[in-house]
Amino acid sequence: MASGQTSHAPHNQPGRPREFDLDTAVDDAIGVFRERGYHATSISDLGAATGLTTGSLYKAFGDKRGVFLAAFDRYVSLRHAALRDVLDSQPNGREKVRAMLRFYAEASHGDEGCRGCLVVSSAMVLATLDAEMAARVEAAMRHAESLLRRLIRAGQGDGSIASDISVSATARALLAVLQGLRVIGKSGRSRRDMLAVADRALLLLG
Amino acid sequence: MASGQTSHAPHNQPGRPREFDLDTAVDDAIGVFRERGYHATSISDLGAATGLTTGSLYKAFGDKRGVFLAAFDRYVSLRHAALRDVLDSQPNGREKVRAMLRFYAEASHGDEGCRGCLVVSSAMVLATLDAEMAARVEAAMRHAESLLRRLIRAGQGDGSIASDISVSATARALLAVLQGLRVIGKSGRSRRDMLAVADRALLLLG
DNA sequence: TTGATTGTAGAACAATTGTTCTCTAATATG
DNA sequence: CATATTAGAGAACAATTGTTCTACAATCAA
Repeated sequence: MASGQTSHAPHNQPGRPREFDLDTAVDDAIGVFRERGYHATSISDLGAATGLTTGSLYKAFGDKRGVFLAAFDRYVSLRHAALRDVLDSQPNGREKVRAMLRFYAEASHGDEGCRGCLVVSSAMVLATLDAEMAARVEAAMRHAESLLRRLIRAGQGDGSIASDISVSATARALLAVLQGLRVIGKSGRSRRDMLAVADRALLLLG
Repeated sequence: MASGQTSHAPHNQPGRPREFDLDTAVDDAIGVFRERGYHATSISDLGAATGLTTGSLYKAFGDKRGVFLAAFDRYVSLRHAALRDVLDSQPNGREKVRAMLRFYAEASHGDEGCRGCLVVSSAMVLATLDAEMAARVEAAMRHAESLLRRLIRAGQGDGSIASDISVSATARALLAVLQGLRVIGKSGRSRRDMLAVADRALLLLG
């Protein structure tokens, strides 16, 4: 196998130890699912991308849907963690909103933009077919929306955002912009154009 | 067959006349493709939805991809025609933009919103896999974007939109909102909320 | 060592996929 | 009428799908 030799250190767990790193495998799966979507991705695609055999995949994830759910969850948590890092370094509410818009714009241009967003594509093709997936998509969206509400309120608190605007309507409008960026970013937009859209969207703050 | 008796009027064309209406069949196909997406829709799904047999489908459309392309094209042209009707009755550029936003908001709530948009879902899952589909998606997006630019310029001409704003950046930001509406509309939003987003998005005009 | 347990490899499997083929029916033209 | 041409119904087909199964390997605990 590509991963090289097996670790011979004790594991304190019964049975043969896993030869591959789970997170790495899930990262590979994220790549295929982003490019091909759920239904166009076959088990052999996943095997080719991860370097694992059918048997290992099924032992580790149960079935194809299990691989996807693991990929989806990891994708969402990685993106949220990266976003949090970006937001933490911003001075006030308005700048946090700007940074969030730019964070999405950065992910929505060029090759990375073409690879697409697992949340948006799942929303479009899995929400109707799989109740559990629909719930996860909705949770991810709700998370982003409530984060936006918090940022807006913070901005109203620190004076960087007008206090007479509707928090919920503004947050929803910003959420639409964010998801829209991922959609139009699928057709190879330039970084400059997407960042311009992000900055323009700040007008929604007041 | 469900379509009833065959028309016995002369057709001035050789061969047995088609027993079903092409546009009706394509409309049915649009319904399945919107709900299930391209890859999760099988020929039998299409047969069930249209009431046609495999043979008839292949005679009429060549293959599954042909059915989808016909559905996509008809979906786009129907939507554009409906949009044009709405825009024509608006007095000025700003109101036309508002009407366009509301047109998308109306399509993005409740059951209709859950059924989704063929352009957006194609953008997310087919753009990477099928060059011709990618081209059609891009054409549809460009069309909407250039329409927005024209509406903005019209508004600047009739005084309803400030003349010092960047037409292209504003049009792109509005396009992002429109596509974003279709994404978040997949998780059952209320009509009121979506219309509020549409109105809020008018802030992008300056 | 022995046994239990878990992972790996890949063959095997049933079901479904998209597509083609065959046969028959319906029309236009001569 | 006969012939050409197209449509309809559905059986047939090869390929692929997701999944399971079997044999073997590697670890822990005793």
